[in-house]
Amino acid sequence: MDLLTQKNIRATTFRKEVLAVFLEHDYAISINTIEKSIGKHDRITLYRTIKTFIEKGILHEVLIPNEEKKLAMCQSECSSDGHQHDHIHFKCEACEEVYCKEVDRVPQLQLEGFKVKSIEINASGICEKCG
Amino acid sequence: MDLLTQKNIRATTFRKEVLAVFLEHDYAISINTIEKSIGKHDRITLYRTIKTFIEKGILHEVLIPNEEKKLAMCQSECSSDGHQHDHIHFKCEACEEVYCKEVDRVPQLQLEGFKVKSIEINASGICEKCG
DNA sequence: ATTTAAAACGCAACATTGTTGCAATTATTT
DNA sequence: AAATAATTGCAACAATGTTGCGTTTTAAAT
Repeated sequence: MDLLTQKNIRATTFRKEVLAVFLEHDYAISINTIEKSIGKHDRITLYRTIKTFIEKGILHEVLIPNEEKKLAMCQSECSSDGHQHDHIHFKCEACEEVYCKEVDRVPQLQLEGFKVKSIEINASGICEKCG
Repeated sequence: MDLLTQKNIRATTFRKEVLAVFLEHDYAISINTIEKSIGKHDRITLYRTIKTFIEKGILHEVLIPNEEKKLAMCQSECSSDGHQHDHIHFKCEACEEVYCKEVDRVPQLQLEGFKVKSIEINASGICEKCG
């Protein structure tokens, strides 16, 4: 049973094609990159596909200040009920790619007077391949 | 000596007006909010002003997945040479505002094989005012 | 296997967000 | 006060994202 059926959405040709692009990359990619990777395509359908994928917990947005919006695949724990990530985003200053890195324990945070429920981390530096 | 002169840019009427909007808020605001706050204005000039402010270390972008881009003021340590933030972004699920919160110590991160140089944190939960 | 109903697609048209070039204006320097 | 350099405002455009609607595809039901 493939990921799409598993997430309760129809496994159409187009969706499988888009998903394949993500599976080919181990880092976050932009909508532009997707558009270049799939052949003939409809921009509107792509936007709708991405929106659906985000809602269903297949993709998540990766936002780094002053950069183009990127997308990456979620872990299996994400669903329409919500995203649940035990990973951080790591931008390599050398190859410029943004990787999702699973971590054993996401650092916790204490804020006087604030009730912290979730935490999202974007780090940068030099990645494994470039280091 | 005002902030603009301090950062080596001309203290024009327009820039002072934009800066005033940020000083009125203790949370991150969208370009839309700025546009509504300043009276007569030119969209293009506003975009250029924001770009300059970011370059000069006066503002920084605050990006939360699936949300409108927001901007907030930097601490004094930021300059054209780079941004240096000892704070995190906190989105309140109740009032929906995003606050920049200074922290004593930004949590550190170990990543096998990766050289972590900087780290940026977006947390969410309930803020002081709503808690 | 065929029918049927729901979901997804593709097109057109549009809304929003952000950029570039250039002439006119404003702020600083001499 | 004049000269110089930075900033502004306009027009035009580029990029990004959305909505409505008729057609096609998918999955389920006969």
